[in-house]
Amino acid sequence: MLTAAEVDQLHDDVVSWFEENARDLPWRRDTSGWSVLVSELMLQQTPVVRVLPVYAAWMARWPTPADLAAEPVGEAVRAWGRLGYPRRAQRLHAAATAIVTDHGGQVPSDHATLLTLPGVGEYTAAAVASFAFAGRHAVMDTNVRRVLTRVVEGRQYPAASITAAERRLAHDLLPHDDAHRWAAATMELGAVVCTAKAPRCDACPVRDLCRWRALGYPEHDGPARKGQAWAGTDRMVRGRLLAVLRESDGPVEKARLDTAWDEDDQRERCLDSLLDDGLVTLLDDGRFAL
DNA sequence: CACCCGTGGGC
DNA sequence: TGCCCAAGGGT
Repeated sequence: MLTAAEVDQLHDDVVSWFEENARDLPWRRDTSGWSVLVSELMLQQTPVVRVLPVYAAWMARWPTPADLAAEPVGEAVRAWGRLGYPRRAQRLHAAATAIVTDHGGQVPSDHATLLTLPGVGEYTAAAVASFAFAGRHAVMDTNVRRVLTRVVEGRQYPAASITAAERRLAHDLLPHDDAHRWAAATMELGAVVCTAKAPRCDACPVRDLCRWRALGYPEHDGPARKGQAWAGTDRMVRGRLLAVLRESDGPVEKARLDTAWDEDDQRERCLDSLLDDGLVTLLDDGRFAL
């Protein structure tokens, strides 16, 4: 465990490094609740570079939650483009609607209230409360979890899911002042220096405090972490079906969707699931639309 | 808690 | 070339 002095050193080193090295990202310029909420939903499991252009177009078209809520959810799914996990677009639209109907059109600043919004879980609520409203929360995304696991615990990777011990550690490490800067700084450190695969320890501001480094970089032991199956999965087929609808200007015939995948059973099952999820709509004339 | 949900780039 | 990974959430 780190001493109090080492914790202070950790805070100072990481925050100072961040102030010198922070990337200039649009959601760090516009830190309104809506800007941060949109960016956080888009960044869930999607890299920054792919989010940038979609975020810019999105904010230009829908500068407020009310602007988005006024349009059909299908427009949100279409504008989501190829970011992946299109249910996030659906949830963002639902969140905008809830913000308008239940919160006077203003993104809530309170963590517990943020948690009630569709698509907003523990991490995103903490991130919005911190980055848009300077709140004090343990912000635990994949980057922060990896940084703390390495620096403090001396292991290469965190557990598959967040543990109680991890929450306690993150909370114990929260600075009393400007915790939101610590949150942003640790995320940035994990994103650009303490990366999963090839960490740039030579550029790390806390290499001298890092327990993982002191131990000689022991590799992850225990069962291999589960990979995400992809080829031939329903996710891939759903993605192909949605791509057809996205690339079309308007509704499409069933025959068009049938070209997306040649196994009838799986294709029909996936189309049904997309209809169930509300990501695809069946029109009265038998055609399909977003 | 395990599993499912898209997409594309890097090595 | 496959495999890993990316500012997670919902069930």
